[in-house]
Amino acid sequence: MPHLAFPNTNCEEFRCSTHCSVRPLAICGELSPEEHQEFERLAQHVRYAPKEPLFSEDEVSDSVFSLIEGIARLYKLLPDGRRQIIGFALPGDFLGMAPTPRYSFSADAIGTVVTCRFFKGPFNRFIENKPHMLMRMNEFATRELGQAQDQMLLLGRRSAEEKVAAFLVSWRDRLARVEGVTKTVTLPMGRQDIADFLGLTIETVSRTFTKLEREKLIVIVPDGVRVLDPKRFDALAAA
Amino acid sequence: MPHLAFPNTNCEEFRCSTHCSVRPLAICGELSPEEHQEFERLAQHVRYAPKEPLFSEDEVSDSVFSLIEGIARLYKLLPDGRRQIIGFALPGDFLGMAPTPRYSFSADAIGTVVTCRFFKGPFNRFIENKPHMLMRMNEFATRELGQAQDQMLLLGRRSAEEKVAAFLVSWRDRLARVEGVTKTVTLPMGRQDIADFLGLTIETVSRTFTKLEREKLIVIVPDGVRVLDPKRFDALAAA
DNA sequence: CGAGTCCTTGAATGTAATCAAAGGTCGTGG
DNA sequence: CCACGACCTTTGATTACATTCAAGGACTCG
Repeated sequence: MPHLAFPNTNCEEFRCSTHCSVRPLAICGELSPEEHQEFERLAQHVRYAPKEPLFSEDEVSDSVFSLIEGIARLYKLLPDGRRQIIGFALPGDFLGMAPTPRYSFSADAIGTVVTCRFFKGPFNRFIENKPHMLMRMNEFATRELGQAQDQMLLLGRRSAEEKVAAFLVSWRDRLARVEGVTKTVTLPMGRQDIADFLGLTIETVSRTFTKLEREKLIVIVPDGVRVLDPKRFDALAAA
Repeated sequence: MPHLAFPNTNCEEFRCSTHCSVRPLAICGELSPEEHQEFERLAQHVRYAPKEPLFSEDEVSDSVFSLIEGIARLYKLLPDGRRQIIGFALPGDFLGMAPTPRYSFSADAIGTVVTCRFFKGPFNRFIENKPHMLMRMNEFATRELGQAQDQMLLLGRRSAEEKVAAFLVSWRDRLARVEGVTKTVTLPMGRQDIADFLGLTIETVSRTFTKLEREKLIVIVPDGVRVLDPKRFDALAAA
């Protein structure tokens, strides 16, 4: 038996049908039972340790991924090492589409991550005669594009304080889709990641958190923040 | 006979088949002759005067557009009037897809613009059983997303000088797709548009152009610039 | 308990923004 | 044809916000 990248690939506990609580949110969420069974046979379930890369910019892109568990950071680097995080991927997100034959950005696990991995060849053959699947991919791409455009507005035209507030609000709302609504917003990524997402330095992010706390808008707790005044907070984020 | 938004809608000189030099680049570029004929019957050809809006953010989005002639600016506004241009659309570009039932940004003509306009209902019925068309839309969305991600890197992590240089290089390359390669890069948009695209002020853009000219990298000419030292210039843009 | 990592705070610096004004260009009408 | 006005761009002086440089504090894990 050949060695597999992840030995549990065929283990029952990793089959989407039994395991995948995020399936309704995922790319495969609207497949019929039969289609889904076929789709599953194309999937490799892969687990990544914290900080482990899923793929890297400029690598030949042979696979696409559906994120099942955990959170990934997606980023681009300049030659001198400056980094821009272009997004955080949550369970249900679909990764790896690129306008060229190589990945246009890098992705790595923040905590532990589990993905469904699909090789592009079989994946493309599967979708090419399934209009509803193609339409779902269009929805996903359009939603991501909308997020990217919001982020351009944030990066180009908002102050540090507005950036941090808008980030916390949109992160809280995205988490709500997978975890449900909570008072406390958990932040699995570090300050440096937030800084690289918002186009700031780590010091400015830290100072801004402190400032928002002094202004009684949030309380900083381990691994996150609690929002004290959602009304005033949303207003600052929308500003 | 009912009044039409554009009286020449059915005029021969505006039919895509005879008029559309950019068709190979456009969303409809790979339709068979029969399909294209059907597609054309759904299209309204519309002309816009300089500065005229194609559509506005938050408006109910009933149409999508294929840009045939001219250049459009796409932008988002903050409540206080700060503006971020999220892109410039060229002939062949496809506009108006949104993650919600309303447009997520505004678009208006820079010079004179001509579009193919499609109402969403008929458009969606046309594409829903045409996998190759859906795949083409995916390509378009993926390409746009890639551009948006490049722009995030630019907005978040590049200096004013790098922003301007990178903008000129990518604009030159995009123009080459529709106009062919030239020494002079024409800039149909004004300095304020460039500033709002790069997340700068008009003064900083102006100063940076002047600086690049002093450094003998470009010459500023009416409605554009000439690149003097493409090698050094590309290096600065990539930096 | 100590090493390492991450986060916070302080002081000085620098890049781009803001405020202000002059210079160009274009189109219109005298 | 020139003069005027509107609009856009350039340049200069000052300010402000975020960065950089530096150091101390907190938490985790072996």
